[in-house]
Amino acid sequence: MDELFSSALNQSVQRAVSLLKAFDTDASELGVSELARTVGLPKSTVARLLATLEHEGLVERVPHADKYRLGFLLVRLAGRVSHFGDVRAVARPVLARLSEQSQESVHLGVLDGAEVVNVDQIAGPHLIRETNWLGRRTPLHCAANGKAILAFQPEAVIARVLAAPLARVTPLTMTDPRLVRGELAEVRERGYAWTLGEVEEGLNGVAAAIRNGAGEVFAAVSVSGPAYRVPPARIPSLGELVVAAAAEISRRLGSRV
Amino acid sequence: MDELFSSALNQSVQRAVSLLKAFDTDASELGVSELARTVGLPKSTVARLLATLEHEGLVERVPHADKYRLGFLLVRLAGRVSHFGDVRAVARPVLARLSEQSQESVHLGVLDGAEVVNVDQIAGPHLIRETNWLGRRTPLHCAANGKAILAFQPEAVIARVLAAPLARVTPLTMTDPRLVRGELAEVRERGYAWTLGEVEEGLNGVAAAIRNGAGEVFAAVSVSGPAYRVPPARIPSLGELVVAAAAEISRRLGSRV
DNA sequence: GAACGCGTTCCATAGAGCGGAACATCAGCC
DNA sequence: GGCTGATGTTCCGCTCTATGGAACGCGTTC
Repeated sequence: MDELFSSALNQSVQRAVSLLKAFDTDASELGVSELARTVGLPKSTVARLLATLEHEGLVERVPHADKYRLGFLLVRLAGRVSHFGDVRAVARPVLARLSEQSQESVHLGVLDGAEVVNVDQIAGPHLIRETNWLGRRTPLHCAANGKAILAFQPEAVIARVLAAPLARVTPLTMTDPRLVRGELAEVRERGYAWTLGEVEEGLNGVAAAIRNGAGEVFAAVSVSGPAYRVPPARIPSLGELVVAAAAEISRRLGSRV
Repeated sequence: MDELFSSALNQSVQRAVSLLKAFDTDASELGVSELARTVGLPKSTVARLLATLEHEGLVERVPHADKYRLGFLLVRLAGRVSHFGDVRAVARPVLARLSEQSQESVHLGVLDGAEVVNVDQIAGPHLIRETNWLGRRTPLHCAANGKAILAFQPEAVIARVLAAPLARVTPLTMTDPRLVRGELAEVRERGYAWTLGEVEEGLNGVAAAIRNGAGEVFAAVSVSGPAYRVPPARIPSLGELVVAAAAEISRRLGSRV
């Protein structure tokens, strides 16, 4: 067990959280037995944990069904996740406009260590259910957001990121640091980054870097969609859109470059 | 204790959730001792629960400080709160535009029983920290959102809501059903509702009803702000904005009225 | 240097949490 | 209508998890 203190972590709380995580699927309503199978616990244990989570507001019963779904306390607490809160608030209207213009999903990613954290997401207008990237971390070397951010980091940062083994997330992911370096140079030249099935097969995207008040690149805004709606031929025009959106967000954050 | 089963609720999980709830303040970064005082538990118990929550991603350590804050798993799971998810996704670009136009906070509320649940919120551009309404429920008879929704409910629903004792949330809250009925008639006439310090002292707001594909009113969009920025004189012009926004959202949801 | 408050760590103990078993209900099939 | 399988609910004996008091090191303030 991963012990942070000499005393173990709290098993009951871990189990309860694993139940919450079990709802992180497209099937957002789950029954007791299904949850028991998913998390590998007896039904009575799951039932008791669900009763507690329901009482506290983290899950709720689906009306007229013997199923549960995530509760509204999560939305409330998520509103208090203050990390990146300011940039999210500032960016949100621009993201909304970008979603309208591009007619695709739009994301805001922020540099966090050697990864990008997706801190906001506006779904496209299409009916096909999309991946929920909120809260997920993606590596810098293959996500459009990540490449847009990495390209404008100090050389020491780029070297450190590329010195580590680069994960092959899909068969199309570049893992040769020299190839990644070459693409980062092209990103700086074009002003935007792109990904073609490198993070998720069949998913393409374009991103541009966002600067803070000191002019440093710390975030990126991106547009993404399935390859049949976002083919390579569409990258340049989407590139212009994301560059304009990123510039607007940067300006609002006080950047003068 | 509120026991749903003969077996009690899980104390450890309740304690862990009470810690999460303790972060639901304007002071979003808290230390072990402060949290121990807030929730009334020994520091060692709090430390161990925090370690578990951190390990699972529900809280995180603030870099270079001995404090904790809410973690990003909350954002991720909140994105999975599917109840009202579709209307949130549809409404969000319109809310963003409305926030730009009004330069105030904007909210999306949905009818849930005899209350309104605030399911989305876009903060205004001002620096003053605003109340986090996300996930909170407000009574129908005094919130702008609530009045906008209630005014267009079937008479049986209105009668049932007004038959119950109306809570006096602030000294300005109307609690006489006849006065509320009169104002609902005026809401139908004007097309928008308003609140003047009835939900929170010094807070004013305007709201308009949203219809679903069947033409039924089930939600509302509102603008709100402190009384000195949203004085009564400004209600009509903000009314026009929210009516237009609500109509746009209704149209996107398939309403033909 | 002393006092104070912080976060961390340890460990003996008690009762909270566990999970197996049994039960009632419901839907589907024959 | 009867049977089967899966569901969610409830109970209770048992054990080991979770608890909290005490001690400690560290940083800050006076």
